[in-house]
Amino acid sequence: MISNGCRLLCALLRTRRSPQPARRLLTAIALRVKSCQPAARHWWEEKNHEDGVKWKFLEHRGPFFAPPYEPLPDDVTFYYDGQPMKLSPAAEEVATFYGKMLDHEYTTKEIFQKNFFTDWRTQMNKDERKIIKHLEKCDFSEIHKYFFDKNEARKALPKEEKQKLKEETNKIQEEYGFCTLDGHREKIGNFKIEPPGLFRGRGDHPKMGMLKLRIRPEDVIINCSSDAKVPEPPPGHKWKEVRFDNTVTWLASWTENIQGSIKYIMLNPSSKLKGEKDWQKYETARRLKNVVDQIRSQYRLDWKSREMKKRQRAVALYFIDKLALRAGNEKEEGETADTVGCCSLRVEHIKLFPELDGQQYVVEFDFLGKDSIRYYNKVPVEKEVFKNLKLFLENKNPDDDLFDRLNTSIVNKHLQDLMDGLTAKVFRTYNASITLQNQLKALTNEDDTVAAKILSYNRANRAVALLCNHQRAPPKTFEKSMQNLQAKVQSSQIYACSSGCEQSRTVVRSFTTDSSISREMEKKKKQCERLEEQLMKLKLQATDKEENKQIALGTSKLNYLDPRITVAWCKKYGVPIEKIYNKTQRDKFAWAIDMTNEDFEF
DNA sequence: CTGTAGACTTAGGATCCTCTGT
DNA sequence: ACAGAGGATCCTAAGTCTACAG
Repeated sequence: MISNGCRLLCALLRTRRSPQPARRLLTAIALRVKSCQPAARHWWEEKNHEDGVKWKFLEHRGPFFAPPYEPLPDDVTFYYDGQPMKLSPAAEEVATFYGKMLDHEYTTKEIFQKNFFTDWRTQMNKDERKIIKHLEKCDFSEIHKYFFDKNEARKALPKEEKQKLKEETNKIQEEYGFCTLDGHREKIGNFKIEPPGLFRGRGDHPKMGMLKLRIRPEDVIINCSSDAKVPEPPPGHKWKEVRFDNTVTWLASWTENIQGSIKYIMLNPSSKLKGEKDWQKYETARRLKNVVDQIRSQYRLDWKSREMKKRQRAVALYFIDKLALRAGNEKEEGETADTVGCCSLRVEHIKLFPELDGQQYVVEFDFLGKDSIRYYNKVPVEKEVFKNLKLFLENKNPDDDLFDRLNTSIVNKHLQDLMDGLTAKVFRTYNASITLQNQLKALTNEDDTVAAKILSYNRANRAVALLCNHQRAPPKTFEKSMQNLQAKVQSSQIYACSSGCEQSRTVVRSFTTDSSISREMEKKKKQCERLEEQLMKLKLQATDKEENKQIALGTSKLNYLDPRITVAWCKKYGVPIEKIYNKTQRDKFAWAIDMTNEDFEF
């Protein structure tokens, strides 16, 4: 109890809150000392559980299952080799998975086709298997058209009908989308079981097109507290297992059939459980800030170590730090797309240039990282690093490991020794956040308009996204919408200009009536200013858009940037938080929005 | 040490929804 | 009122990292 109060008091001192919430906090402390109740308004004012325990009470409705398969109407026909053919329900369902995707690039890929066909055949009955031997002879076009039309029809539904459907989903969300965890009603992140379909791996995935099986209650493990009401399985079904494990955060799990990995139902990022973890992540990154200089000098020394393993570790660490590379766990060959991170880099992924474009010791990186996103970068490095890399490359084949004495667990063990809780990914968090803070300092202009400040923020955000290599496919409509925007800028420019002429003409014309001159002048001047401002805004928008073409800002905003930096910046420069964070983001970062004042330093 | 299961975070694309300009 | 652009949200794949068995 006492430590609980102490913690609150510390929080109070730490955050230097305004008097009003301070009083509230003090009241909370007094209340708690008196009643021994966890009376906090917010989870971030609550006491933590003992080590390893994630909750004391957990109750929920269980997952929401995908609707059962609805057979095709009789007038939708599948043809094999030109002949109409009525498929058994199981085979038909899988055929619809493919038919729906006909206009997707996936279905043009050989691996996708091959995997699909193999798995489809497992769902056919004997007779179907005897007939259907070649995918090229299958005609799914009527199936495709059926689902396309159905989709169009849904879109064209009258408003009231759409409203009705919306209410249905809301009802499901209300019933299945929330749970009770330690007295809080918490939103669940993914309460719907993934429906069956064809596996869509990213990049060159060897398993793309394989059949993702339907999950039944008999496949699902339920997790809740023993004193909670255990969720009812759907009528006529049983759960695989019900367990009461409060050392984990998931509510339900099942094993997926493509990779054999476990999938979980977990809470939404706005929840206490996720929020606390997120907060803790940024606190770890801030601790790294205190020791990062020391760590950097250490790995610089290690570049000259007599031990090869140590040298490799030091160079890898340098990449992880400087370039924000991911750790790079080893992957099972042939099970996933061929992608790498730092420790799994191969000889073929880097090129050394003693001199390039007037710079010395340049390393060219070219590899596919997470989600098969290409990392391409030319980086001038220290001479020692360059020499080491040359050494690591000696007598190796292109597909040999660059760091042959290294893996992620060696790197992370070492990091753990340097700082409690330090792992490779903390460097990404740290470097992302510190970059945002520094960029905001450098780019923000006190007297700028709010719009210009937002542009500065986005630029700072962009610097981080660039560092972390967060990319997106340029929107299909990018060129066109860019042209539209440019056109708008042009016309607005002309308008503003002509309106300026208008202004002087008006002045001349109304020269006779003295009093009206100044009034008209004022009016026109105001109008002109408004137009100028509008034009500025458009130009800013255009710049922002162009610079954002291939860069995704959302990922870093959501996962790497300490929200307290953003909140402090917003407060300091009078930018409404809604201009930077949308509703989802504000929910996720509620703790930071509540506790941060403008003096916060990462 | 090595391999694997498990739990959790991070990620881009798909889809839905809302706002804007016509 | 309507289309369509772009942002918000959903979806689930693909990583990281730890624990544990052998």
